[in-house]
Amino acid sequence: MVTTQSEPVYRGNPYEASCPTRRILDRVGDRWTVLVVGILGHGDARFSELRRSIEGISQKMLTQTLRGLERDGLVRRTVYPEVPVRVEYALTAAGRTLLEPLRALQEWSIEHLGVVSASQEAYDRAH
Amino acid sequence: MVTTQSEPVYRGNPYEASCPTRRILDRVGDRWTVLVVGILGHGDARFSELRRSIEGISQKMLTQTLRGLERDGLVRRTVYPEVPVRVEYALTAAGRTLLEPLRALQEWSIEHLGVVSASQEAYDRAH
DNA sequence: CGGTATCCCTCTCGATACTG
DNA sequence: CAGTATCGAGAGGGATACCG
Repeated sequence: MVTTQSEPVYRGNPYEASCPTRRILDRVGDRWTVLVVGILGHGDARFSELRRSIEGISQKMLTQTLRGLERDGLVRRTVYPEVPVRVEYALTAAGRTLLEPLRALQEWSIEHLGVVSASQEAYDRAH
Repeated sequence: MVTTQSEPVYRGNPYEASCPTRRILDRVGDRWTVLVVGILGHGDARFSELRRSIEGISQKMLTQTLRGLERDGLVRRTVYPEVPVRVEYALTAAGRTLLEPLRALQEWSIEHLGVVSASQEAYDRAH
């Protein structure tokens, strides 16, 4: 937050359709993406490890999520041509920088779970 | 938020289906929710102001998003029975606390837009 | 103005089957 | 093991019409 002059940041209205925040959030906000990045933050993992770690994810969605993250340059996929084949997934340097803001959001969730749940119950009783 | 004893924080595996982070992210990760909260962070707004501010949102989705946020206790809805009726939306105290982690994510998006886009193009050329 | 109700279509996602 | 391919159900969300 020091940028005095000429910040190379996006200058448009942050709420218009083409806004980068929105494009990124479309990926980052994805429920599976957040979980995959979170797990890889604890260390590299194989495909099947990820699948076991994330309750309820289908093979299709895990593949799709990993491909998207790889395409964004946030995850690196390494194939070891053994028999049977072994594939390792790891966060790239850029991917690791995403951990902090994601962690902030997770902490917010945990801290506010109580009030949010209470509010929901109150709302549902009144409506 | 003083509870010294028996902190009501969630203790389970952050990646299981019932995890609060996941429940919150289902809401927060929603593309419209983030935008609405972001705008309300700049000040209270009427329904039609929000609608004009968010390019591409339909009336239905704006209503749905606002109702969800109201139910979560993050947004307060105030009806002024004038003619024609005026409705103001404002962040609650809890809603305002969400601004910071959201802002962190937005900054991340802006800072990494370049590398992500470049990575995508490289990936697409190679596949 | 600020909604609700309805229709309808798309597009995601899960389930299943098959492969290098 | 780590995928790809295909199909079908269903939720998400837009368009439209109407209301207090």
